[in-house]
Amino acid sequence: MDAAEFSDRDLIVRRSLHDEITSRLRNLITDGDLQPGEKVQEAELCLRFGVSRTPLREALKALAAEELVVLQPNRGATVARITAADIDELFPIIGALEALAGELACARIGSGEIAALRRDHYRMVKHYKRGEWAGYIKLNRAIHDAIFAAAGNAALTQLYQQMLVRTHSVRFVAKKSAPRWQEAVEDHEKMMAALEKRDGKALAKILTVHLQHKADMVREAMDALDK
Amino acid sequence: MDAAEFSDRDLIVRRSLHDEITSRLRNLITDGDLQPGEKVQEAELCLRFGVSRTPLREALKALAAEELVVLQPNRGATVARITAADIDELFPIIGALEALAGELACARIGSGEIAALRRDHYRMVKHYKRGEWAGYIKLNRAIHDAIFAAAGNAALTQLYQQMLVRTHSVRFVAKKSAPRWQEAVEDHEKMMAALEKRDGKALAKILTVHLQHKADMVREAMDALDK
DNA sequence: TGACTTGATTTTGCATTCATAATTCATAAT
DNA sequence: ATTATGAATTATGAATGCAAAATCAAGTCA
Repeated sequence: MDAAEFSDRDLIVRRSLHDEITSRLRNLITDGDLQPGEKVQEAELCLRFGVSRTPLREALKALAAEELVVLQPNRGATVARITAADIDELFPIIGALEALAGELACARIGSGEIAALRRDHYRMVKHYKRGEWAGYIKLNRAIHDAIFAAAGNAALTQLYQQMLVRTHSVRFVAKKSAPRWQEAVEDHEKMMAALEKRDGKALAKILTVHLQHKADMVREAMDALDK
Repeated sequence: MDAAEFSDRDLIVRRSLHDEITSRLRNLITDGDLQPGEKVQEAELCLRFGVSRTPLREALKALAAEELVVLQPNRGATVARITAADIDELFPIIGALEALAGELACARIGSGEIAALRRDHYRMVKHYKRGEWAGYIKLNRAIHDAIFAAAGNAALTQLYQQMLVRTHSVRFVAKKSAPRWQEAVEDHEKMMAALEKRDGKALAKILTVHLQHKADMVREAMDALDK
C-alpha cells in the first residue's frame, strides 16, 4: 500500500515545527517586520511563536543556508543586509535565470497562456498610465511568475524565488522614478512582442537587459538614500 | 580595536559545531560515503562525530535547504536522489550560470590568466589523449573553476558550486564514452578560442551547448544503468 | 572626563531529557 | 502460507538544562 495511489486531497499534510517557523521567519523578513541588519532575538520569537528555542534555531540554520540571515558564532543571528556589491552580483544572476526562463517559456508556452499574459500586460500598462504603483507591481510580478511557470522548470523557479527573496529589501526601494518606470514598461512591451513571436533568443536578451535596468534603478535609489 | 585590522592568519577561526558538521556531512555525501536514497542515521553519525543530536540535526536542516538531503516528517533524513527529471531541470540552469560566468570572465580576465588557462587546457588534452580520466576530470574542473574565479562574482560561484554538489552523484557516472569525451574536448577547444578572443557572447553560447552535451552524456549513462 | 577593570546579567551553543510517532517483531486469524 | 493485529523497540521532534561566551553596568583609576 502506498499513499501515492490516492489523490492529493486525501493526504494529511504534516509539517514539522522548524519548517513552519522557517516560513514564518522568512515572511517576517520579506514583510519588513525584521529589518536588514536587525538582530534576531531568539527568546522574543520563541515567545511570539510559542515554541522552544530548538526548532527556532533549526529554522535559523535553514535561513542562513538561503543567506537570508547571517549567523555569527556566539553572537546569534542577524537579518542579512544587501550591499551595493550584492546588487552587482545578484542582479546579473537573476537576469540569467530570467533569460533561461524566457527561452524555455517560448518553447513550451501555449497560445492561451500568451493571451492571458497579454491581458495582464495591458492591465499592467493601465496601472502605469494611472500612476498606480501598487497595482503595477502586482501585475509585473504576476507576469514574471507566469513566464517561469510556462518554462516548466521547478528548480529554476525555486532558485528564482530564492533570489527574489534575497533581494527583497532593495527591489522596491526604487519607487517609480519616472524615466526608469517608463523604461521598464517599454521592456515589458518588447517582452510581450518576443513572446508572441515565440522568439526565445530575443526574449532572453530583453530579459537580461531588463534586469540590468532594474539593477541600475536599484543602484540609483540606493545612492539617493545614502545622501 | 577591530579584528579586521589584522591579517587573516592571525584570526582564530571559530566555527560552531553545526557548521563543521554541515561541511563534513556534505563531504560524506559528495564522496559517496552516504549514497543517494540512503537514510541518514542520526545516532550513528552522532557517535561518529562525537556530538549530540542537536548540532547534527541543525546541519541536516541546512543541507535540506541546499536540497542535498530530504527531510520526511517523523521519518528523518535521507540523501537526496537525482532523477532524470532533475537532470533536465538542473543542467540548463548550470548552463546558464556557466554562460554568465563566461561572459563576465571575458570582460575581466587578464592575459596572464588566459595563458594559465591555456596551459591547463593543453595538459587536460594530454590526459585525454592518454585516456587518463582522473587527471582529465581534475583539470576540467580546474578550468571551469578558473572561469568562475575570473568572472569575479562570488555569489555566482557559490550558486554554481551548490548546483555541482547537488548533481555530484550523476556528473561522473558518465565515464568516458569515447564520442562524448571527444565532444567535450572539442567544446573546450572552442571555449579557449573564444576566451582568447575575449568574445563573451561566443563563450557563453559554447558553455550553454557544452552543458547540454554534458546533460546528454549523463542521460545516456543513466539509461545504460537502468537496463 | 574618559578609558580600563571587574562582576552581574543575558545570550548562545550544545547536551540531555521526554513525549510521541514510526518501525519491528511476535502472535493470531483467515 | 499469508495477512492482519498489537506489544516492544527504536527513532524522531521538541523542550529543558547547563556551561561558556558575550554584553552590560558600575566602579576604579589615570
